[in-house]
Amino acid sequence: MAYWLLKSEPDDFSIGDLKNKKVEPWNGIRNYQARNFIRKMKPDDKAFFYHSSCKAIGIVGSVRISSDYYEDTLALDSSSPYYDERALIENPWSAIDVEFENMFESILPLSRLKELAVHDHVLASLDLLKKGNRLSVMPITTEQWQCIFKYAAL
DNA sequence: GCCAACGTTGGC
DNA sequence: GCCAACGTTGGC
Repeated sequence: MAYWLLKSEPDDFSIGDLKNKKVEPWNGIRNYQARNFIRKMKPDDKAFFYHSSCKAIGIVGSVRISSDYYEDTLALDSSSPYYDERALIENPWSAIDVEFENMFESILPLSRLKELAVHDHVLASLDLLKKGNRLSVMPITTEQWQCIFKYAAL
């Protein structure tokens, strides 16, 4: 089983939205590196849910990967903001389903993670904290997964 | 709104 | 294949 971190802008899709819906497609990824991580995901993998580009930035809960990856058909829908006219011929994008697992009692803020990382070498190794890392899908090691859960108030 | 950092595009 | 210009991400 592998672990991941998924970023979402909560104005578009939040952990609360997923809690209500139970299972939702994770689609609209238009970055090759992120897509390739999606393609490595397997059912029962786990992922942290991260809120980005908002007031309260940080990790807010976790989800379970609940499908194999499949083609992101939003790329083929000309009315979708995620439409990509090249996807039909040369550029298939991928999506996956995620199932709500849990919401932290309070957000684990990015600022807090940075503070903790000063004295925690496991957190310090997080890709999320590396300068300039903008990937919306990234792998998390087992060690990092457990470490973050330790700091998250459930 | 600003801007650093990275990704993508396209001319050469 | 290089690289400048442009677009996007995302924290602040």
